[in-house]
Amino acid sequence: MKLDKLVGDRFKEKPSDCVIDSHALMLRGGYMKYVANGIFSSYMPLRRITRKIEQIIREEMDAIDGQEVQFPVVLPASLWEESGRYESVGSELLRFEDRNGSKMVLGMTHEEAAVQLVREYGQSYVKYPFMIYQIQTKFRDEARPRAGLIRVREFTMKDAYSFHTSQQDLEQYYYKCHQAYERIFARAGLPEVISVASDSGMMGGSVSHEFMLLTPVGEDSIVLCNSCDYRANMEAAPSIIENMSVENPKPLEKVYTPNIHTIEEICDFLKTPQEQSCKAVVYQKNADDAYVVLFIRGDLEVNETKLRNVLGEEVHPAVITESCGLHPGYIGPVGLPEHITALFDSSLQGAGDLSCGANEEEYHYTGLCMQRDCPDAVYHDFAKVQEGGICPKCGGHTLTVSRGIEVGNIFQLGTKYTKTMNMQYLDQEGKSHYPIMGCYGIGVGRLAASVCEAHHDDYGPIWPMSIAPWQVHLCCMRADNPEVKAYADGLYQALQQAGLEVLYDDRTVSAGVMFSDADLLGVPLRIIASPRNLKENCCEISTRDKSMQIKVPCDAVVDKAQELVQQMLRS
RNA sequence: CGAGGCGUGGCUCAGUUUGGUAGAGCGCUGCGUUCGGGACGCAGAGGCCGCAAGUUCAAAUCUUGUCGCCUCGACCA
Repeated sequence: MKLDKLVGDRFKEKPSDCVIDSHALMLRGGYMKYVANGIFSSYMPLRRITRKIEQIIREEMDAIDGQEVQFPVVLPASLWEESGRYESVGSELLRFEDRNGSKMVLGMTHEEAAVQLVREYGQSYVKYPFMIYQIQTKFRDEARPRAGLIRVREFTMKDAYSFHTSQQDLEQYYYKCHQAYERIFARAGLPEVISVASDSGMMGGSVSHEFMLLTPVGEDSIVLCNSCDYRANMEAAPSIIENMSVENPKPLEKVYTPNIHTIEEICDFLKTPQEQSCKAVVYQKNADDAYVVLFIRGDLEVNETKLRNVLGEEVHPAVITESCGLHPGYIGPVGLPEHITALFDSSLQGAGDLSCGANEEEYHYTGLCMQRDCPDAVYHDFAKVQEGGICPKCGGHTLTVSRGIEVGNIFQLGTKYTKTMNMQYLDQEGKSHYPIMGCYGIGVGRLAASVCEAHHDDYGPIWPMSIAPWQVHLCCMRADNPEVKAYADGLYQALQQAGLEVLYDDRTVSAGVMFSDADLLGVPLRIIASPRNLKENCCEISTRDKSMQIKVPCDAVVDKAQELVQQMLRS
């Protein structure tokens, strides 16, 4: 490619609305152009980068027996009505009507489409397991796009869906996919990406991990333990109350409460002044009658998703009061099974076996709190985890909080979609079952931006050889010098014939302009042909990261370049 | 959706307080001089000052509305 014909301007000034480096550099380098809020077009350099990333993903997905397919971008709403998500998902799902008035949506994720594609195929257990994936455009009408390609509304994503006949099989595959992801990020130049436990959100399911690039500009907060391997998204990482875990640190799920009998004790327990607003949440631990109340400070922004994430799938939390006064009139469980509601009613009347307090206020706190002396009572502090907080896994005061960009995620979905969309198979004994699903996503553009964010200097991106838009950037200094120009032209041809991807700059611009553009394009290997070098019958080869600069005799340049490219591809 | 900020050539911005002929630098076109880290001179092209209504002899500037963008929050497979 000749640089003078490369479409897309490069420029010096940082656009004023850029907040992070990758955004500014990718605009300044002519990688992409703003079209509308959260919507960008890509110029050739970025397209070449994302193409290479896609190819790496493709190879790794194929290596774990993935089959590439393609779903439509535009889907009928009926598919989403089947799964129930047409109602449950918010306005990120773009809904519209076609000319006949049929309701349609733009695909923001493709679980429904995946089930639709394979539900007839997967009618026999012998077909399992299998995984299908696609690399395709998605549209999510995000409330607030930001930070260039990090959070956009239209983006390319690899999304994969696996189908299994047992939880063990899913878990085994999940692990394989986890490893494939590690290879993908390493190959794309981000070996430092880590996986953290995450909140499965609207996807449903229980176990999920996010792959995070730790960087101060990330939008997620990540909790890390210094002394063990505990890592979690802040959203999925409830902190442990100190005085509970000091004596007997245990995994989060098994933190036992001390006896609490009075409002004072509760407030002390929560480290909350009595007058401060509290919330009490009721949930059902098991189907057979283990009820627990959680007291949560009102300023802690607890939502149902977070609760579910901590307490598990089978839990039905409901906020029953918002006032620390907590007098009976405030109690009104919403959406709880009737027999639980009945418990509250009886407790309100001062009856039932939940009582253990003396006065009314105390009664409501402590009665529910004691909940039939259930030994499995679980208490969580939903305060945000802080630096030096207690690790749920090893119990030390070893937690730190970092920021991260989520570049990929994996979910154990379970049967949410196969059940709602009625996909079943017959097992060996002729019995019907719902397949168990996993799903696995990687944002291609976000990954490209993340690589840029992690690997750049003041002058531009430093692309790893594996995803660089070109492998070699050939600069012809003083292209008005016929001798140099003729030599560089020849070298350009020779490098290409040697199978290298070459970007050739033979413009008659000053050295400053030429080098600045080269820096912005971030090609890992640079070859400089100039009158000065030619006089010594050599070329200069340097790396974009400025770690190497050598002079190579003219007749050895192609071989040397080839060798260096191979070397950089391997590392 | 809530709070704050900003809309002036492709980019970065001045001018708005105090209304009076639209400016600078970068970039772009042409000619010339330079030539290994964003060089210089000369000559050019390019703007309904986001849009609409209002106030005024006169609006980039004042008022109201509206649209768009950015930041923080809410939300977020």
